[in-house]
Amino acid sequence: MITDEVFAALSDGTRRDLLLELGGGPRRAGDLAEPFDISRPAISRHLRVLREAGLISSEQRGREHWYRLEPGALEPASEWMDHAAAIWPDALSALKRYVESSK
Amino acid sequence: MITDEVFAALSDGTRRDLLLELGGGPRRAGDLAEPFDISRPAISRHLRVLREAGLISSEQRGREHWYRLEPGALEPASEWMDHAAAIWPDALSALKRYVESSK
DNA sequence: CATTTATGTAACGACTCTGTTACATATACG
DNA sequence: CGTATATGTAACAGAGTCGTTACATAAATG
Repeated sequence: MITDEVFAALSDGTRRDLLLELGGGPRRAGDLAEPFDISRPAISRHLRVLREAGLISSEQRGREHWYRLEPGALEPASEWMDHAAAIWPDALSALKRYVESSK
Repeated sequence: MITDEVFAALSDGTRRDLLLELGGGPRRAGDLAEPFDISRPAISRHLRVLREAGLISSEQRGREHWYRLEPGALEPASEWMDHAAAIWPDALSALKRYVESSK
């Protein structure tokens, strides 16, 4: 399922940071890799994972590859999270139930 | 990082379904496993992954193990998603930019 | 053209995940 | 008590992940 791959892509901090960086607009592969301590090929692989999850796309301009966030790609996962958050107990309501039950 | 494990836990459809089922309230391990086509030990392993990610907790009552959603556990991931969604381009604004640029 | 620059890919090793079956354990039942 | 029930764990195979270094390719540059 697509959602599987999106969440899997988000499960790595490096990839999440790449996405946030791309939130500032399209970036070149090299510029994306530069701030990280791991090798450039490793970043290239992370970018591929993000691309295969549909979260980003790339376009080659000359010898540079520009990456950008893919519009709407976060939505299925985002909707699942919203749905889950709606059914999820929060600390406050849990506390409330505890107070109620101990009356 | 905790967020890594939460998103990784969410990257499996079976585990997402287990969480939604637990949204209806605490459930026994066996009852949780029953609807799935995979073996019970496999479900037990999924429950362990969810527990280690902090998303659920379990309590033993007699020979039964009851699982429940852990209050607030979804929040860090949920906040990351909200943050990302805020910087994310959607299809409509992308279309708008396209229309603007082609004037 | 020869060389530098910007990237992706291949191959490898060390783990990690997911499902299976077999087994261990503890509690309930008659 | 001896047995059935409810679960977790161990061991294993097959597939995937993540980082590294070495290499391939294509576009710019002087």
